[in-house]
Amino acid sequence: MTASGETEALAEVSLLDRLRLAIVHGELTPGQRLVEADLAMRFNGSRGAVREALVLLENEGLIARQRNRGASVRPVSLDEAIEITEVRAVLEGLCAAKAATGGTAADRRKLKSIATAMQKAVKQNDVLAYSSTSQEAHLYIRGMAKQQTASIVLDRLRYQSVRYQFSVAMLPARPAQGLKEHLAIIDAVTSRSADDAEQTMRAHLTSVIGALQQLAAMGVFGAYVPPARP
Amino acid sequence: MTASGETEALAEVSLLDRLRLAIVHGELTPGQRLVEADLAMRFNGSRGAVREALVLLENEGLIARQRNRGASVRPVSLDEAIEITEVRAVLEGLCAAKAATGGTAADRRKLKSIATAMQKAVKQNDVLAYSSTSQEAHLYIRGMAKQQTASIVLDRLRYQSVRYQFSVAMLPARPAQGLKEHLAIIDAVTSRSADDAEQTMRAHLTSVIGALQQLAAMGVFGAYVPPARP
DNA sequence: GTCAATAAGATTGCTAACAATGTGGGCGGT
DNA sequence: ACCGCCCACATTGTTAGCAATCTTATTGAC
Repeated sequence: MTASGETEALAEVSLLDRLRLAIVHGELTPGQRLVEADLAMRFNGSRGAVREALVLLENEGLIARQRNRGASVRPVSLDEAIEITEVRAVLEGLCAAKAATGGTAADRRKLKSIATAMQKAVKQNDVLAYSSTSQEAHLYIRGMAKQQTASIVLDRLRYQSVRYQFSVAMLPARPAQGLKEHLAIIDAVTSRSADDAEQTMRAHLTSVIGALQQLAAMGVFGAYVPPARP
Repeated sequence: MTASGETEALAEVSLLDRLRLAIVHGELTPGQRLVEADLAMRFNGSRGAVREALVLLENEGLIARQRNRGASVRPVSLDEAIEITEVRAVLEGLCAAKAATGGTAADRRKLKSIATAMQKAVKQNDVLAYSSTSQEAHLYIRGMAKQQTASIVLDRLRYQSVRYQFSVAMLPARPAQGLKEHLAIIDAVTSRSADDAEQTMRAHLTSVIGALQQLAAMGVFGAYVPPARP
């Protein structure tokens, strides 16, 4: 019954998700102040709803809040991204191991089909398709693992490091290297070898850490951080 | 400047922490409804502050909230406790490995002193002292690891399973078994062997999972879950 | 007696106004 | 010109009241 009636019908994504997306997509740049009233206007929700979202985003580490001073987008340092990837390594390792022993035959077939799709994407130099299929593989393995706790933690961690993940995929030699690693993981999981699955998954993410450090050495990370004050 | 002026001075712990403690300590039993107005009275804060705390506690998994229906204390199932321990295993394994390579000589001395204190506690059958020194060991290793991300995640997970942790410590053979495992961990960390540290830490928590299942088989967990309706 | 419709009650979520608090800019002193 | 103080401003945190929504108990039909 509000007056706007525009974003009304498709408002099935929560204000939290939309706000998080705005941050992750860089529409709200690191350091930028987040004024509750403004956000309430922009996403047309109540100020209370905005506060709720801000509380959760602070908890996720995407923004910083100070009492009586408000919230601002928090830049995620490279060190933090590396830490996050280390944590991802052990958690996804756990999931891979459980996926190897727990999945069904249908799961393993599906996983193999993802593998061929990924190979095809790399052969065609389609970075976007590679990126999406590789993500699909990770997610599918997670699903096979039936480990909700790990899954929830991984979801929460993802948002903090998306920006970096994107950069990593852009490194020239990455798709080829990543493909090799992903195929090894899928092989291990479909062979139902828990130890192998864990090891290859961890090796993969260790290699991602290497790529992150490489990017850091190239000085890529000063690029997107404008102090930004209008 | 409120009228009460009683819990005023020592209100250095946040409403969130106090509310969480009330849940974890069982003052608010699983299934019990949490009415915002009542909680605001009880902890004398504003309703907004209570809402903020509830949002975070829902995020931590300690309570469940439904739109327009309010919040209630969420019972944590045994399966969930096992999942949480699996996640703890890999995360604390990571921390142990990093502690082994990253700690200082002083850190290692301190860790050894914790080990002797723990041995003494077990020798004297002091379950409480054993429990607290073992927790100290875990925390100290975490601190040595300098892995904030893992540490934060572990903190968040702890509250969900405290109740079970307590039960585990009460199993008769546990202190002896746990002591052995803890000493092995500390040995590995102080020998600066990352792999050993990770393995022994994971073995320890795997053994905790075993104890949890043992407790489940004994039917311990029906005990504290009264449907509770006045 | 059982079931459905309905009304009453309780609780959340929202709105609007206000109080508390931190920020920045102007003003005067040196 | 530079420094510190003070005040106006912007923003958050709180309060009170209301509307929306869910739950429960009651009533009435079959």
